[in-house]
Parts: sequence; structure tokens; C-alpha cells
Amino acid sequence: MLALIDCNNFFVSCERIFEPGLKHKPVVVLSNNDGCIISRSQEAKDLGIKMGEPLFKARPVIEQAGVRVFSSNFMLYGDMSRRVMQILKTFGAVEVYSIDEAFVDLTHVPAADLEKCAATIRETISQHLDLPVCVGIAPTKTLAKAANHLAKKNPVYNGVMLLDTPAKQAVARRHLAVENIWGVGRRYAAKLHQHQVYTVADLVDRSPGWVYKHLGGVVGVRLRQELLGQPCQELDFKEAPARKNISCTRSFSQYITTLRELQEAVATYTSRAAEKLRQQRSAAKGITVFIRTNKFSVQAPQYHQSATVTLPIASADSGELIRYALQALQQIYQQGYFYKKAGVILSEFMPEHQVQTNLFDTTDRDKSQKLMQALDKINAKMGTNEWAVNVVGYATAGLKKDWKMTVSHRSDRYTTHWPEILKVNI
DNA sequence: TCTGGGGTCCTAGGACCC
DNA sequence: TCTGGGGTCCTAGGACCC
Repeated sequence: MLALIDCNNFFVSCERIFEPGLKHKPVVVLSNNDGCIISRSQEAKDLGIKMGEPLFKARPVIEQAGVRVFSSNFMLYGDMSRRVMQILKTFGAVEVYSIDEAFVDLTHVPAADLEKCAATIRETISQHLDLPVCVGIAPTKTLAKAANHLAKKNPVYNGVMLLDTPAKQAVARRHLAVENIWGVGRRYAAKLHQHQVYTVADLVDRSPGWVYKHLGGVVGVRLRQELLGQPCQELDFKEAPARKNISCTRSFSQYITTLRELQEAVATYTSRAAEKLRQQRSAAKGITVFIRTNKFSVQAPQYHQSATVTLPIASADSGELIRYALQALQQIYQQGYFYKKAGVILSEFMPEHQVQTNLFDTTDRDKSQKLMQALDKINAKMGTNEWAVNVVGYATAGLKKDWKMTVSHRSDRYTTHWPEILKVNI
């Protein structure tokens, strides 16, 4: 048996820890650039505010109902997430699945104690961190996700749902809509509905061949097996494997028209991506740069272009990667457009100590590595400024950064930045 | 006026190899 | 008329996740 623990309205719940007065009140957290709503308290959901809805569309409801609005504060959420995972590790081996959820191996727990174990997990996280979570327990990952979903939707279960017997699983399959299953998105849901498949029970009644044909091949067949209680996806306790792509993309707070400013943005994003690259001890051979106009604007002329440059020798040096990124940018930049977003994607990784150089390489790799180490060390020690921008960086990345994203309502980074630590007045 | 960011996996088809 | 068999690698596109 395994458990899937998922934090309720995670980002909103993190905000509530440090401002308990927000409990039972409608609260939302925004995406980068204060664009969309990406986390909602139950009260906000009850007001009809949708996931992913643009802030300006929800504005009327927000003002009328006095909804509290926060910019995202990922430093805080990331730190709270680490704490949740630490607690979970005391219950069994943990596979961290996302910032707010994890699978926990409960094979060592006797069947009779599973329910109690789940309740203890909830209580511990509530007591130590003041975060509400739901627990779903089942023999497969997909069923555990489903159990968690049921626990969340029906308060009568007290945040815990066990699908430990075939009988309970059969009942759950009849109550679960296919669109709520892990691995079934909007497209597949519509397709399944067209074929009169509405519940999970309907789905597993179809033959594996039918599922293969209509649900993305082997992925769908595995899904069906898992829903029947036969594991196809093992728990994975290994360290998160190195990423195969690393990207940094952002919308600008205002339109950009000049190459000079785009260069600043692209250089900034490249250094950020390169930093992540060095953290996982990789070097990249491919770098893609894209720029685009505002895709939502109906009148403005649209332009969306990307270019990929292959480095002769894989690199993790910010300065070198920036040079290639700017070269790619040069290829795609067109004057006369109002640019709204740009991004950098690093690809074709290899371990940094296995980089294949060539005979004609004149770069001082040793020096570059030392420089990067010093850069990362200083930035790690000195932290980032209020815009989460490194203290030491490249001049091409600019200083003013007029285009940087909007962050109007961010709470303090209570647990990671000394100047922002919570102050209590007695 | 205002619309996020960062990932993964799988398949099909083409090019190529022996 | 009949035209092998087995494989890899790459890319684009489509789906999904949080």
C-alpha cells in the first residue's frame, strides 16, 4: 500500500500560516507577473473564481467580496514544501511528486493500522506546520491519487480515504468521473465522453485494445491496469534525476521594442538557467531562445520566433552561454513589434566532468569553472535582492530592468531571508 | 490596460545503418 | 507476379502533470 499526500490549496495555505487571520476568508495567490490566479482558498473557489483565471477578469468578484490577493512567493512555498517532505520521511520512504504532494511507501504498516497512520500524518503536519493535507491510500499510484481526490471533495471523510480492498475500489470507480483521473486531461476527457465513457468503471469495462486505441497507446493501458489495482508505476525513491531541459521564460511587465532591452532580458534568463544547470552539475550543448508578442492581443501584429544554437563544446559558463543566446536572439529579432515575452531553453546536457572538448578549443575551462564557482558562492551567500535578482551578475543583463515582472502583493519570505523574518510585537 | 512557468513521456514517420 | 529483416536515432506533434 502507498499513500498520496497532497496539501490543500497549498500556496494559499502557506500564506495563512503567517497571517492566521486569513483563515476562513477568501484568498488567492497569483502567477508570476501577477497575471493569473493559481491558488484559491475554498472560500475563493465558492465565489466562482476559476483556476488559471486572469486576475483582471476576476477583479469584480475580488473587489466585491474583499478577496485577499497575494503575488506568488516561491521562496516561502519551496521552504514549506521541504518541511512537509521532512515530516513525511518519518512515516516511510518518500517520492516527492511536486511542490505540494508526495507518495509515501506504507508497505511496512499493517493493514489494520493504515487508517490511523493516515490520520497521524494529517495531525503531525497540522501541528508542526499548520498546513491542511489530504491522504489517499491504495495499492497503486493512480488509485492513491483518486483516493486523495475523493478525500478532498467529501469533507465527511476527514481528509483520509482508503481504497485498500477490491470492493472499495469498485465503489470508487463508479463514483469517479474520468476527467478527474490522473493522466486524463481535457482532450482525453472529451474523447471518452464521445464514446459514452463517463466514470472510471465505464473505462475499465472497455478492453485494453480499445483503451490503447483511444487513450494514447501504452500510457492508457497502464492507466487502466492501475485503476484496476495492478501497479504499473513503481514508487521511485531515487534522487530526482538530472533534468533534460532547463528553461527560464518570463512575460514582461511592459512591452519591449528595442533589441537592447531584449538582450538584457535574454541575458538575465540565460544566467538564471545556467545557474540551475550548474546546480545539477551538467553542461549544455543546445540553447534555444524565443521571443514573442502578446498572443492575446487581437489588433497588434503577431510575431513568434525561436532559434536554436548548438555550441561546439558543451558549457555551463554563464558568460559563454549568454554570448550564444544573444547570437540566437540576433537571428530572430525583428524591429517594429511589441514584444511581451522571451525565454531561454537549455538542452542536450551531459555531466560537466564528461564534456568532450576538441583540438582547437582555446578556452581556459579551468578558469571558467573557478569563476562560476565564485559567482555561485557569492550569490548563495549574499542572496538575491528584493526582485530575486542575484547580487553579482553580468552587465549585459542590465541594471535597471524596466521590463522585469510585476510583483505587487508579495508576502515576506519569512523563513529564508533574515530581514523578512516574522516580527511579533508584545 | 491587464492573460504564468516549468517540466515529462509517447508515437509516428523519415532517414539511415548493416 | 514475386522485392528482407532488424535495428537506431532524430524530430515534430500531441498529450499530460503541477
